[in-house]
Amino acid sequence: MSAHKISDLLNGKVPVGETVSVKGWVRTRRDSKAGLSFVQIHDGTAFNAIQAVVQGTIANYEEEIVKLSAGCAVIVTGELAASQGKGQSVEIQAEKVEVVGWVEDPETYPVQPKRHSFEYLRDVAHLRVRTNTFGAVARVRNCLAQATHRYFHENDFYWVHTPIVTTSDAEGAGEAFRISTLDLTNPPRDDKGGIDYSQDFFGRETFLTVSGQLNVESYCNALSRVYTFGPTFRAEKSNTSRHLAEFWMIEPEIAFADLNQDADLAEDYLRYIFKAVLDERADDMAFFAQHIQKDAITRLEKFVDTSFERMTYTEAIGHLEKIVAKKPKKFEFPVSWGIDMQSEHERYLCEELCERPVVVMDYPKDIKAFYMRMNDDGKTVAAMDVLAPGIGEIIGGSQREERLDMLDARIAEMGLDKEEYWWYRDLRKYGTVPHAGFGMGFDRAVNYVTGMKNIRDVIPFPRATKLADF
RNA sequence: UCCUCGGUAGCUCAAUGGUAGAGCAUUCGGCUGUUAACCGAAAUGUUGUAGGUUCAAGUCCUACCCGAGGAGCCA
Repeated sequence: MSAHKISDLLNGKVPVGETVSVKGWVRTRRDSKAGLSFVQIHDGTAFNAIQAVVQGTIANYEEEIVKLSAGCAVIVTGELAASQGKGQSVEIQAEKVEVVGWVEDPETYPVQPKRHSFEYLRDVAHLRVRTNTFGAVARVRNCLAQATHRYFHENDFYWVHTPIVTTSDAEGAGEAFRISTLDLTNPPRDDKGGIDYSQDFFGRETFLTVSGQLNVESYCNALSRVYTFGPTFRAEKSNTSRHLAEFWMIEPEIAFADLNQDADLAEDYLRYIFKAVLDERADDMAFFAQHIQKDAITRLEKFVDTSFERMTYTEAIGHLEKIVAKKPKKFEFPVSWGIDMQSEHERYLCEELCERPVVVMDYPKDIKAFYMRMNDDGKTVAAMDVLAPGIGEIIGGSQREERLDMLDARIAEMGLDKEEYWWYRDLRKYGTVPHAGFGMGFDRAVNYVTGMKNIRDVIPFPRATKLADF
């Protein structure tokens, strides 16, 4: 007999009275000296575990059942029955319990049926997914990823696999990791004594990608609607709860579109994937609402039902200046038009002023990247940030500069080398069109949905400075 | 990288410069269709590392390592 999913048993998809079999891991065991034991078993298909009632009369009761501890792997076969106890509607009256894998030293098994700190669990990342919290995070993360592909597929986007290995980090998105097969202890030298990368694997300097955007623009200018979804690498030594050195980013890019359509897309997309979580992972979300963040569900529901607040950068600065006039000590950093807003400013906008995600548009050109489209005022560019309460910047996007002369002017202004961007500039020479896109930090989205505070706890095996275990 | 706080039993945490403690987990016993059960008992320590001050350091000082929160960078 093939095994049943525990989720099917708990959801009533299998009628009471049927003989069932589950394969999973023991969460807890409670004995009754009346001669029976209760064993909670989980298999990852649902948040809840199912209770197996094991009578003392079965063959291996004294030998094995009473020795089961958290983490043991078992196959339980028996009749699905209405529960006599409180706390669950159905349970399995076990007729046979096969122990597949023991926990060799229960005393030091790292995951105990009790509350552990997330910091501690990070040190046992290979086992932490067995806990309620990390199992729920893994299911919600998967749900968001599946919903992402479904959303873009349903809206005629093509998923483009942009390269992981890139030849330039000149985009300015951040510090890049160098990749090389040269002998680090004795690298080949060129005439000037520098390292001779022409002898390296790719015949030139190469790095891990910091963004797929430039590449995906190429596909956008032929396929109209495209997106990337893959790992992204930044070598900044950030030490915060919202940065990783290896993270997953989603970057849609749409042709014949301006910044407003870009913002519409961001909003529509986020609403879609959040609704998917509410629909498909109600069990896990109930847990997050109960133990991690009280308003986890109501906040998402509100998000799905209402539109984002939208304002221009200039308006945002106006709001901040009003606050400074009223309460001069509110912010640590000064506010004036032209500043790159500090975290405290962004938090005020989305957490206090609007109490929901805010789209800020049209930033001063001096604080934004070269490829963003110059507005008619000559002072601002068509850039947007989506700021989420508790997370900060969850999305950053822009309309791209499609006019070659303007693009060249910006490249020069920022001291970049035109030749490095020859193929990117080609896109402006051959059938150029207005287009726009954004990048969303996928892991930050998982943080936002689950209410988990640290980004290291929503990715299976986090990589950050001084952190590459497992 | 900077600022602040922290590191004590397997885990979560106590301990005026003066004998190293509790809860949970584990083991044993009791009780019970139990619900991270309950009652009783046992076992559990190089107090992050290396120095220093002191009659005496978990506690004070210095350096380093690791973690958390905040900042910067950003997604």
